Amino acid sequence: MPSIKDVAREAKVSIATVSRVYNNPEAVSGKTKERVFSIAEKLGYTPNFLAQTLRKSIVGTIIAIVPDVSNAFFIDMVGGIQDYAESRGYNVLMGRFNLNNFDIRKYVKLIKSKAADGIVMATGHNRHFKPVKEAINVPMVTIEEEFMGNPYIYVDNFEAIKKMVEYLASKGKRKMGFLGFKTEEERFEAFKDALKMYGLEYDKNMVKKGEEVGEAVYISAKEYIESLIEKNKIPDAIVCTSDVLAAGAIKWLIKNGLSVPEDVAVTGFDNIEVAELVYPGITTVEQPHESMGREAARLLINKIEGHEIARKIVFQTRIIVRESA
Amino acid sequence: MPSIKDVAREAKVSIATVSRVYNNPEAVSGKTKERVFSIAEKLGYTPNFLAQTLRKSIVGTIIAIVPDVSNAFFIDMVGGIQDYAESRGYNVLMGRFNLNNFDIRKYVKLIKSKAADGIVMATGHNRHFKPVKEAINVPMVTIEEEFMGNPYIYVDNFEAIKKMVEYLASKGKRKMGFLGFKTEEERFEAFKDALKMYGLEYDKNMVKKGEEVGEAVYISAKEYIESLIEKNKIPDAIVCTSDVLAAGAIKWLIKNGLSVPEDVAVTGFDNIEVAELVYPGITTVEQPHESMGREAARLLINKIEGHEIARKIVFQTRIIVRESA
DNA sequence: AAATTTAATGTAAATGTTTTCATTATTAAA
DNA sequence: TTTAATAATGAAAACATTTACATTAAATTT
Repeated sequence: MPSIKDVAREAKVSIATVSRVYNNPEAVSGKTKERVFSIAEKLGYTPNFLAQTLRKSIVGTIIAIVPDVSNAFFIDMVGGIQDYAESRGYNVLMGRFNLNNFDIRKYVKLIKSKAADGIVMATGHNRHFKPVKEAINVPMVTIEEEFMGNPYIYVDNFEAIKKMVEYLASKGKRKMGFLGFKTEEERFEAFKDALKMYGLEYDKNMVKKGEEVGEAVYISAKEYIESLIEKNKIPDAIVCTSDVLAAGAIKWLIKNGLSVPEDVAVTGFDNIEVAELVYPGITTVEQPHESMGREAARLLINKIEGHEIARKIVFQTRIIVRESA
Repeated sequence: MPSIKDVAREAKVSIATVSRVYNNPEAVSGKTKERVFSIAEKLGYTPNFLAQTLRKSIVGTIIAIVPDVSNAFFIDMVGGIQDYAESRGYNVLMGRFNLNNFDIRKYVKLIKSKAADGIVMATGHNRHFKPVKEAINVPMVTIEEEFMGNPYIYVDNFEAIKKMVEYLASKGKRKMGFLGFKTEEERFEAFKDALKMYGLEYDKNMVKKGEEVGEAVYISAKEYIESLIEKNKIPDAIVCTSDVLAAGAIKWLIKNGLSVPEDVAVTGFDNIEVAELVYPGITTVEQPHESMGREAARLLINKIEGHEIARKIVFQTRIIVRESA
């Protein structure tokens, strides 16, 4: 690989001039510029990223940490992060979160060692991570959870679930069930509050809260539906906290001879491709995943570059009506 | 940020000794080692990645290029790549492919500028990219396509589709349709060959080959089913080249009053979560996406580190039988 | 105790840039 | 023309490491 020295020698100028040709072209005369460019081209010279950034204070790389489960909704989020990062000239390094052995310190180390400038972390709902002293002063933005006082992106879950219950109630549904994960506290509270608000009864038998995101979602929907049938407590509507859960619920309702939405309406959350793909199509809450990713990246990069940034950004959701409810 | 100099000064040793404490600890005496470590800890010192790699020939970063469409199957692949890369101490930089404005040179530049060591590229089927002179000598491994003579990972599509047709024929299906993308030539040829092999008729009316991966898959399945009905050419089985297409086909068959698999059997390809999630569950070809990713990363890293590597690795598939066929 | 071997540490060069400050070449003003 | 101002270039330091080589200290051998 040719270095700046090789180009300088060949073009009979100093390395400073070669550097200027790339970083401050107005400062060098037309003919020198041309000569340097043509020699660089001939030699196949590309400025060395490592040496460049060693001199600067900003690396130009951010880390995006998302769960290792292949949930379509994180892809959109990452897409937004990457899209925006690219527009600001940043690269994105992949980080992975999994419930069993996640250690943020691994990523913090990458920041401290100047392999990257900051972290966007999207790990799911209300995980309540313990603070980590090493992570103090590491530029970080989180999505859907607050962590160590860093800025974060949020979706108004409360409002979303409330609107959904309201919609179901308006369709005459009276006995509603809930299928979600234990960590989705806000959504569950919203569900109970909304029932109260519309004068509907809350039936504990109609609720299932899965332990882990890691567990097979499909199984838990199956178990939930089967337990409802066994207990003969069939709701007339089920509010699910993801489209994947909703799809599973629909599948097992139909398998058990119940019709959707006539016998039981089912609603999802996320509006991922699956919601449109299954039959009946899933009525769901649209989350602007890509925008959330973009916004997180924007906050982070602004922070890295020393600007003042917002403390919290809340996104609104909207209900997408399809056939399942 | 404290540097090696700060640690050296405080520990009353030279920077060489501090460096050795990290890179060649046997060469330094027990008590010096301890002193240096404790001072480093106290100061919060982490060796600077940029300066370190500036001295070495290997950066320790690879680029994974996958399509920007949120297809679950690429997530698994990326998971495999990342998992393996991590086990070898490499970081993974995100690259994105999209049909409209993809330029490999952007990533080649990252290699030439020493921001990364090599590229794993998974872009889909038989894209037949034009060679790019800048990419010569850039360590690269591709998945599901050959590019510029680089090593690549392949799946035996021919065998897979042949087995699927064989399975459908064994179930008494005689009039088979095909739903896939134009670029999936090998699968389509395999389909036609297999029909011939089992003495079945090939009906052009029962085939649809979508133009782009970019177009809405759901729509094309809809149009395909509707065109079949319009032409009154209903196959008794449809071989689809992805689970997403299969799910779409199933949805529109059911919407049009046909039953799956009794009237029309449907098969997919990939075995992503959706295949299990929809009703009826999709009979499909399992592709070992994660292993493919791992293997690609393994080849690439071995290449980067100067080892001899395989020219081509072919993975076998197997059929997963569910309800749709 | 002197000579030899081995262990521990230090010095300085090298990695490839950017940038400040100094110098030289060029153009404009007196 | 000489002087002043400006434009173009170069020298060298700085960024934070690693490592070959040199030196010093400690442990063995004679």
